[in-house]
Amino acid sequence: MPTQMGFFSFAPHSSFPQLGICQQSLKGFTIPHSLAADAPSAANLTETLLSSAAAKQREDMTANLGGPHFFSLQRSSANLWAWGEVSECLSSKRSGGDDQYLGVSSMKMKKIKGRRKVREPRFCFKTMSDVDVLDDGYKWRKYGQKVVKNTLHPRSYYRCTQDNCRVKKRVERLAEDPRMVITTYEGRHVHSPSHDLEDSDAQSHLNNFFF
DNA sequence: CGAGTTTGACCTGCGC
DNA sequence: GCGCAGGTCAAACTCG
Repeated sequence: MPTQMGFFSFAPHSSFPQLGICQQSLKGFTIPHSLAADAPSAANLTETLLSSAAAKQREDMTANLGGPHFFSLQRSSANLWAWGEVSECLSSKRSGGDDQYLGVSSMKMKKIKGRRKVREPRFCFKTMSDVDVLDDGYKWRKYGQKVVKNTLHPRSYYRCTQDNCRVKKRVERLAEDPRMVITTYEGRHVHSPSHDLEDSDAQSHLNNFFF
């Protein structure tokens, strides 16, 4: 059975105004189980986030809550990047590097001397679930798995199967609590989710969410 | 047979 | 410069 509750954390990135809310308000709020369910619909994804953010804000107003797991996420390697290095991503020059990346194979790319790695915006969230890979509406292909130091569970690497879409995600289980799954998204989808064609409204929501 | 997964090797960035 | 750790590749393999 999946979770009762999850945790969501946004990297401070300028694209978030697409959601109409500031990322600070989203930091650390709890999300209901619907987001982390086996097959969360695209439609309720953003809706859930927004309502949960509001609920979190209300919660913070009335009580000084915030479980230890909030901080544990911020210590994770994925999140360290998200909170500590996004500014670097934002300030990096995007000209040149992208063209190199798109035009050649990754192996050839490695041989381009002095290239600068262009880091995509990332965000991560933590959910309590038995399944590692939550259905977010996109189709992913696993391209690697790695045992990370000081963790009992391997980290899995996935890439969006869509052509020209460079979005990646990492999935790992929390060392302190194996029931918790940390999913880190990197990049921006250039297409719509694969299985929500019947719901165009949901599509637009998700496009905003997975910027 | 094509698509997806596994897994060892390789590459790169970073700290010392 | 060296070693470590994270990230990626790609051949081999599995599965439908």
